[in-house]
Amino acid sequence: MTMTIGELGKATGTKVETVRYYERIGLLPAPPRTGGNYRSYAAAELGRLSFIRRARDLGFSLDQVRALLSLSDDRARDCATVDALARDHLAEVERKIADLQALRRELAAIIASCGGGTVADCRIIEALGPGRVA
Amino acid sequence: MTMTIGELGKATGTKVETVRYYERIGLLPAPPRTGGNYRSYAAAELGRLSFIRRARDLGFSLDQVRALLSLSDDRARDCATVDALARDHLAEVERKIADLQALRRELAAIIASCGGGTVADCRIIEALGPGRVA
DNA sequence: ATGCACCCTGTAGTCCCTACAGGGTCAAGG
DNA sequence: CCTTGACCCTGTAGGGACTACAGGGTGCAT
Repeated sequence: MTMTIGELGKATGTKVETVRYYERIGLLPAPPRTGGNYRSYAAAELGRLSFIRRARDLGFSLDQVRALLSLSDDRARDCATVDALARDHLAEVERKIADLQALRRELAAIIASCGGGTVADCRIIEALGPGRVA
Repeated sequence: MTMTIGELGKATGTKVETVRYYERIGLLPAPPRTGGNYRSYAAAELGRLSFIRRARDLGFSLDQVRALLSLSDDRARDCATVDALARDHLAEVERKIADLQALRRELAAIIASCGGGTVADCRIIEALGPGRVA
């Protein structure tokens, strides 16, 4: 039930160097080592690393990822703190969803108009333009 | 109807240095200069820069942003190319929306359980964990 | 005419990886 | 057994995307 750093990387789409980097900066715990000094990961690290990678892909900084992980790590924290942190992130998540939905609409429109043979009415910039409350 | 780099930055939430950086790497066109050698931006750049910033915030690389902008810039491109590019990006956008919706669900659950006084059932990592088709 | 806020061009630093270099581990095949 | 190849180790250096000065010019308002 344990795996090497290469297996962990493959399972999460992460380069081996990146896994070691996350360990160095304290985002992943240092795993136990084998007799040959190889890192030996348990299944729990797979979930944690997967979360980190996807949150990064969604545009969250490592500091934000750290904060999100702390929601899961720090069971000891008082509820008011957890609640405020979660609310902040929820607002940001909802803003991102709205932006992505606008982008999706414009991409779909481009695909549709291409099917119709015209490229004229491309409003993709307007999808994420300044014309809404930032 | 023109603005300084500082006004453009303020309107789009971009640091002045970042605007100049985008110009240097060719993401923004070099604007005309005033007599005093100040950059003088037209309204169109506001939309373009706003698009860049929001796409970056959604986790797209500058190369991807360049590709998205080309959908709007290159009216000359043939439809098949534009269509393929748009379809690729649409798929990625939809994946991101799904991930963000999963994250939203878990954040909402945390907030709800905090209201109820418990922090015990935090599944935030599972929201973006490996348990789905990547 | 003199601040003061803003602009200019550099260059160097930060954050987040990513790619070697130089070397050790280990299971498989000869 | 011993070698070979795929993997692992610890560095350190490079790249992408900003960000922060330093040193200097512009322009309006007092």
